[in-house]
Amino acid sequence: MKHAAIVKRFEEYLRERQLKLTAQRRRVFERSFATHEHFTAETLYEWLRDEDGPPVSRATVYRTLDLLERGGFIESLDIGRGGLVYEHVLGHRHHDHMICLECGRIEEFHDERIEALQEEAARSRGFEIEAHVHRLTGRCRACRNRGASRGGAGRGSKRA
Amino acid sequence: MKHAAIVKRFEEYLRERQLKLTAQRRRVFERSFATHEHFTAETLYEWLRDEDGPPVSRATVYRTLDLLERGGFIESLDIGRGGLVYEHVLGHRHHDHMICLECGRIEEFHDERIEALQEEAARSRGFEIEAHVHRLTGRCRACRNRGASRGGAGRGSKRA
DNA sequence: TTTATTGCAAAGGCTTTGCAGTCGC
DNA sequence: GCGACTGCAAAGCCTTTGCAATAAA
Repeated sequence: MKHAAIVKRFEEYLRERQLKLTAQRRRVFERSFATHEHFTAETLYEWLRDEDGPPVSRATVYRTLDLLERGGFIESLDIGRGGLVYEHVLGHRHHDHMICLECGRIEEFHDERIEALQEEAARSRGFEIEAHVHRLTGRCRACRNRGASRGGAGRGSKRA
Repeated sequence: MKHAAIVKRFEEYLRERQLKLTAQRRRVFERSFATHEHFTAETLYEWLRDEDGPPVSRATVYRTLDLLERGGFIESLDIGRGGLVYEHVLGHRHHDHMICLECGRIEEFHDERIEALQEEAARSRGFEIEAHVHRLTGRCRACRNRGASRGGAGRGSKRA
């Protein structure tokens, strides 16, 4: 999906529910789509603070991220123990994540067969899936190579 | 594994690292194994407060839960958005979870094929899995039958 | 006795919220 | 002009921590 189309969708989304398109919302929206990394609310706040444009308070960042998530423009990923990161979603295919505990890197993966099996597991129990999280935590290739040992410059999530 | 054996293991665990077996630790330990439900730190604290025995402060509950997790006696499950629940683990097989957003019920499931595929996905990327979370959120059979509609007495997790 | 442990209350990290001023529509 | 939005600072929620008293070993 082209960026222009996504923007249009966002504007419609707001209009439909009589929400206003403020400079702040525009900045949060644009910045979220300008990165392909995963980011936290705090990080996004800092980006906006340090780049040019109308100021955006932390409160507004949180409120807008929430809005964007409800609207299906971005998705939040629970990094474990109260850590949330976001990623924009339009134009992406569904995927799951592998998180390196040493360097914090997040890799995406997707396996149709796993999706099918999980669907089957749910169906057999009469469970209706609304969403799912499939998250592997451990060490990425780079970190395993770098220090075949332990320790590291890790961001130090406690465990998994 | 019989309870007596688990207790023994706990005592050994403490002894090995010169930790002390206090009445508080014993209570937290015993209470954790006395339930087959998933519980939060707060819930466990309340159970201990309301049942007979030496008082256990919230701080000690947290500290001991942490200790038990490190020791591999219990496991924590991230319910999403900063919610942690625990379950004892000895004598259990690994399993994943389906969480009903309406009634809060947590069902366990396990599929060896999914485990194998996830292992394969990791291996192909050079990723070493230390732990994983596979959590489906949605509506359980009972809730779907009860109110074919929406709404409900849900504990109201925001979304998934 | 020695060292780990407890409880308390304060501090933390992150997110949400009440309110009054402001701005899109 | 009206109703939604923003920023601020305070409040919340859950968890951790420093410290002095306490209790295992």
